Amino acid sequence: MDNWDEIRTAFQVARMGTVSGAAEVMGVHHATVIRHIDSLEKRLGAKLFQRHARGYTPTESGRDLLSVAQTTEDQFGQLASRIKGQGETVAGELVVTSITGIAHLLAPVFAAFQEAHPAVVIRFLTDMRLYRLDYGEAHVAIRAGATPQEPDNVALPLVKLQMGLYGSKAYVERHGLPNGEAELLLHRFIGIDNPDNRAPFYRWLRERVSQDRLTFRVNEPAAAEVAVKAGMGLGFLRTHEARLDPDLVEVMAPIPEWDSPLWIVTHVDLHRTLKVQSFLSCLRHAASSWCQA
Amino acid sequence: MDNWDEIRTAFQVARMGTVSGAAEVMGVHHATVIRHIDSLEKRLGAKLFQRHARGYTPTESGRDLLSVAQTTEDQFGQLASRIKGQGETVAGELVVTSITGIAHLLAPVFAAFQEAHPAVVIRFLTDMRLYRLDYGEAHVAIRAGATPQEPDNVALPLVKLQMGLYGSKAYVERHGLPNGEAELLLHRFIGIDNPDNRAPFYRWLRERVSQDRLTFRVNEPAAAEVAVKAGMGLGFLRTHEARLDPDLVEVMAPIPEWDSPLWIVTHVDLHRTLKVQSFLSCLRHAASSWCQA
DNA sequence: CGATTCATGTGCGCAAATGCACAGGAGATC
DNA sequence: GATCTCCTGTGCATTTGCGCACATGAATCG
Repeated sequence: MDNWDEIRTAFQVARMGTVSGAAEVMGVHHATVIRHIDSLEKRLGAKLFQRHARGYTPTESGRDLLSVAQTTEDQFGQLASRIKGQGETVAGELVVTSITGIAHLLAPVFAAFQEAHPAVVIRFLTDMRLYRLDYGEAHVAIRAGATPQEPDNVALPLVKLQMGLYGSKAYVERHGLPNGEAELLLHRFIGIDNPDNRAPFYRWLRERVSQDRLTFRVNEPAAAEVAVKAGMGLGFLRTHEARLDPDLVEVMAPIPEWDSPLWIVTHVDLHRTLKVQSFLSCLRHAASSWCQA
Repeated sequence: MDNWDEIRTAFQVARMGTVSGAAEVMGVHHATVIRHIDSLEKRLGAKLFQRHARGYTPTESGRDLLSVAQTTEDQFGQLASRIKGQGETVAGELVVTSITGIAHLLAPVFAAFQEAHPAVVIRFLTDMRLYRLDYGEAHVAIRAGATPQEPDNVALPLVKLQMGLYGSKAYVERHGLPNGEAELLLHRFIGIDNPDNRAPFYRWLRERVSQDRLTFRVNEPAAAEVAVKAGMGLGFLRTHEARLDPDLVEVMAPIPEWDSPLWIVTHVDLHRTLKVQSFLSCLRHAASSWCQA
């Protein structure tokens, strides 16, 4: 049963009782209506209407079609309302992905957003692989590093996370603190096992010490943090958290060059929706406190 | 929400996941599918799909549409099955209208038909006014008199009801029996209050006696029967029933000229259907016994 | 890394669907 | 009963929508 438009035409005729009335309601010429009915009846092999000079009277089949199409029209109407209103309301799913390790930063954002919009179900996904926005896998992605430049995505700077170089107390007692950049060579460093890593502080480090000073390399930022605290060497951590740990020593005063930018990335189609916009404003509002702390 | 075909197209895309797949299923070019989706999204003001190189992934709205349209497709499919099969099966309503006074003849026909086809609901309507087949008021009409010649209706001769001229015993004892046509003038007659009545026996009567001999005129055949039995005069009754009444006297031997033809009339569209045909065969089979009796 | 396959997307020519005008018929109304 | 109105139905001109061909981009496979 293809050609749903002809069913709709027949539905209007059954409801109005006349071809002309249906044509007026649908905003088409009555000849079109007649042709639709004829075509549909021919395809079904049964008469849907009794034709007479006063109009079209639905047969038993026509009344059957009337009731079925009536519910269809209702359902389509409700569907259209939902879809049209969907951009206006904040409800349904909100899928957010981010790099690992900032869940504790986002948690209060999610809490505040969900309290403001109880109808929202939040799915927070962190994974090593990048979720693809253009496959509809997420509404919002939070990414680190250089400006994302994929087409069809809009990227907004979220915040620059201040990074600092830290070591554990035990390590500092054993090796001392570097006095100036020259003494950096005397130390051991903990880093990400990827020479292409574009994080600005690693680039800064690569320009000053040779690769063989990176004596502990991991592919998981959380592992690096553990290694620093275990006294295996110096490593870059977010000042925001590291300063809360009394066992960590700030080796150097953080410099702006180390700041690690975070980006909000959304697909262009979803970016305009109120749901995404509401979340973004929540997010950016919360992010302003991340720098001060 | 007009243009149901575009919804159907979007439905197929959501189900297939690709424009090409949907186009193949629907037997149209994939460009057509793209145009439908674009048009629908523009009208709804919301994206239904995330476009990417591997196909179209439905958004939240798209998934909503998918589920709604899925049920629609099911319902339309079932509707089509019902309508297509409707001509093949004998079920649903059967509306029969007839002249008044032959319900007792039709009752056994209805009983037999309903036993043979339990799924049928019979509506039997008798009224002074003629039900109009071309307005879909009935499937089958049983009418008396001259050949119906309305266009779009098919008329079949059903049977000729034998009519006889009767009086009550009391009347006959008072006025005697007419000996030959000349003596008819001496009698009182009961007839229908309509000089245009085309029943052959009335025409026969009008040719032989003047109007003022019709001393009791009714507009309801049942009333005429009562009047005859009450001895108010001579009247034409169906021999089939009158002969069962011991109080009635057959004034003259029935002549073929009096025979009142009954016609089966159906609308041309409904005439072909199995339901109507089944009933007609039942009816004509039963009618063969009406003459003999 | 190149070839291949499969997908979307767009300009162009054409056929099918639509709109238009008019004829015809049946109720409705006065 | 004459007129008026409304509705159906059909032939013709028009336009919308469709199919086709080709370009393009991404993912897969050897």
